[in-house]
Amino acid sequence: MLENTALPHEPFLPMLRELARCYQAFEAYSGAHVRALGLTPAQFDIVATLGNTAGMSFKELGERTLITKGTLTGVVDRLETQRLVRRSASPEDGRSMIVSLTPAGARLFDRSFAAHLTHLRRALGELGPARLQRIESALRGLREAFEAAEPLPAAAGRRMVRHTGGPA
Amino acid sequence: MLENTALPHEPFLPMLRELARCYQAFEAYSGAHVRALGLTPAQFDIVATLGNTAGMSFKELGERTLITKGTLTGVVDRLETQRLVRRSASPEDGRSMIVSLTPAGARLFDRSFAAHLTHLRRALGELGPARLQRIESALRGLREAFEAAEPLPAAAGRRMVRHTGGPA
DNA sequence: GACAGTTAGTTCTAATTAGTACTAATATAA
DNA sequence: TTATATTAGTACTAATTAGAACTAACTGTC
Repeated sequence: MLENTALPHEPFLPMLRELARCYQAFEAYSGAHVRALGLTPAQFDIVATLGNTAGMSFKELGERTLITKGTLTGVVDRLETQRLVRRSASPEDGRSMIVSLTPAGARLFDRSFAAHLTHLRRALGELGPARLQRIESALRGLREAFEAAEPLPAAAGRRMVRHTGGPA
Repeated sequence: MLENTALPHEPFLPMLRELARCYQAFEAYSGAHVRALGLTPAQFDIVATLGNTAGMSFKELGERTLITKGTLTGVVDRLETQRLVRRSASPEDGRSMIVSLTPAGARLFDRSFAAHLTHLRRALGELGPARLQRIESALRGLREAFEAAEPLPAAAGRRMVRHTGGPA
């Protein structure tokens, strides 16, 4: 009603709102396609990240997909139930588990990853390299502002977010 | 290992990864402060959106906070249990409920919203208006690319994401 | 008024999320 | 060697998320 005219009109608030809306639009667009493939966004991220690799530890998988280790256990559990990935002991570190695609998982990767890129290209294909660079730079600068300000000692090991993994 | 040199190196993939990392960094930075106030990010969003208003319907609240109606029911339930918000029937529409802050909720808003802006300012205060505008424009263009590509009939009513609400 | 279609909110499920605590294994240092 | 600290992964909780099904109430047209 009052539209809060007495409040401080911080110049960054509209930008933050746009960040949230943009991320949501990406999630909705990407997630709809991924779900149509029969996977959740987090599961797709794992499959895409393991594709064309010999497997990797939970730690590395978590770092690449930005999924925290606690969540990762559950996501890998469900993929393992579907026989798309498998766990094996690391020969180097007794604490570490190697997660890798099964043949069925590799087939799913082959089928779905290229299809997902095509889907993304349908939305982003018109954006030229310079435009993409500008967006990426803007985002990196913003992220660095948050990371530089982070004064919290408990800030380590925080992760989340999805399907930007993928090999490469 | 192979770093997937044979895969299509889509130029937009690094940008999408940066989008995810940036959003995560914002969530981590903002969320840590919000949780220290005793609220979850979604709950804070509701309180911030209701602050300095006479209340609003679930529908409007969902549109402003980007929280879907199904989630909203639960979030409002928890805030109601804490006596921070209350539900009342809409005099205009028998289907509609008005959610508004209780006096305790309004006090919490007064205490926490300004503090949260200060927290955000610590990270973003150095970014000038032109810089903020560039970031916002980049994000808006990207969002519009996703929205324009959305060919899905079931795409209506999709929401999520957090604490960019706030009055104003 | 009746009837069909739409809208607002709730309920339910499966999955993800952050966070914490925990076990086991490794690394470091005394 | 022993003690301490760190690291990898799991287990658990509370909360959020999308999505679908559901009820109740509204809107339109006839």
